[in-house]
Amino acid sequence: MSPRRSYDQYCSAARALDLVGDRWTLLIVRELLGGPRRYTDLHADLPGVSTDVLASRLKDMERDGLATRHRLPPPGAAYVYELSDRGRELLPVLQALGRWGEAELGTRRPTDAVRAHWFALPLLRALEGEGVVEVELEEGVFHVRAGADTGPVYGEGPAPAEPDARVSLDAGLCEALARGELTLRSAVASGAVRVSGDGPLAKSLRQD
Amino acid sequence: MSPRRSYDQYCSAARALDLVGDRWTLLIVRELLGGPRRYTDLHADLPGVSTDVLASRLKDMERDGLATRHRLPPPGAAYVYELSDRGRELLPVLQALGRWGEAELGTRRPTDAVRAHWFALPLLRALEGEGVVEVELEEGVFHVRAGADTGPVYGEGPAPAEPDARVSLDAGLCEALARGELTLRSAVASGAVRVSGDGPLAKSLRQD
DNA sequence: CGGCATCCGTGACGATACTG
DNA sequence: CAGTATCGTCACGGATGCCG
Repeated sequence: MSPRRSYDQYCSAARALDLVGDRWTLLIVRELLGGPRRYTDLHADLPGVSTDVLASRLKDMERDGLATRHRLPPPGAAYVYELSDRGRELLPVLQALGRWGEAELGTRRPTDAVRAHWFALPLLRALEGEGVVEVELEEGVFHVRAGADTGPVYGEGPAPAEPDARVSLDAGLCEALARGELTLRSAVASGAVRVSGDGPLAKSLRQD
Repeated sequence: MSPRRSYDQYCSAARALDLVGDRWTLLIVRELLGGPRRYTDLHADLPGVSTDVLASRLKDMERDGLATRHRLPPPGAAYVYELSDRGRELLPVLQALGRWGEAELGTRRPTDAVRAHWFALPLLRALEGEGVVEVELEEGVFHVRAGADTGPVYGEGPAPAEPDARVSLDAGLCEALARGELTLRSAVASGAVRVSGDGPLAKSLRQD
């Protein structure tokens, strides 16, 4: 249990960094924005983090009110970590960082790990309006909840209920979207992204 | 010269953290958003940073294209560090962090350092519209450049030219604004903040 | 097997002293 | 003034072990 090293500055940005400035913390938040996750899954999707650092960060986040730990109901009883409301409010911070980092992304390096759900936040950024969009890649399916004001903002696998739109695209295009090289709208217009569904969100994606 | 430790993840947020995720880096950016600064001034306004870490971060930021180092013209020849355009684009990141951190600010702890210009970004956040506002505190005077798309977003001392508005407030109120407890508009309406000037920005501050 | 705790080597950090 | 040098400490990353 680290006694919380602080910058000791009366500045809200410094205070924020006191809580989420440690290595790995914001990437753990990125993972948990997709809903409750088990320790082992977090460890698998954060390649490079050591077991003790992950355990320590999760404890810090729990102590600081960013996350909670519950035991799952009996069939498959395990502990899951889940963001608190306060933790979910970090979404704008991750979005600002992600937007700025688009210019640094470049092409994928051989040493880079990738997970399909890492494209959820960029796609969420590219969406306008509200609603659930199911995203189909060759590497996997996930869904994003645009405009969600409670609960996870994305999730792995198909949408739990009928989504407002489904989009299907390939990995290369997904990477280009993540780099900010093109907009979702223009990718749909060019025919490289297929959209199905007939709700307002699907229609707004299809209109030029 | 650190060989740049990377998360090695194909994710724009992780890439951003590769560049600005190290301890102190974003706080150095906060300082440099106020315009060119000398090493010694940076060291003075970042209490707790050690000289070698500060020197190392500045070198990293220069290598990564976030800042530049120039020698000042003869009278007072010294080196100054200045943000590049790319570095200034980190403003939304600092604003998102600052907004989130408002809830963690609380009352000032005895161990907390304070600088008058640390209130520049919160005040900038509280402003709507564009223009230069001169801010007068007992602790000092600074000015903020709302809506600036080039150059520093704030500066110490009075505005270099006639500002669009001048506001005068006391430290306690400034802290409450930084905590997000009240809006600038409501503070003006209550009479606790005095506004002078007759441009559109000054008028918009005075209107209920 | 999932969920950590422990140990250890390396590197980052913080404080102080010192130099061009 | 603007750093560099030195040093002790702590955080990090990797591996392994334990325990339900």
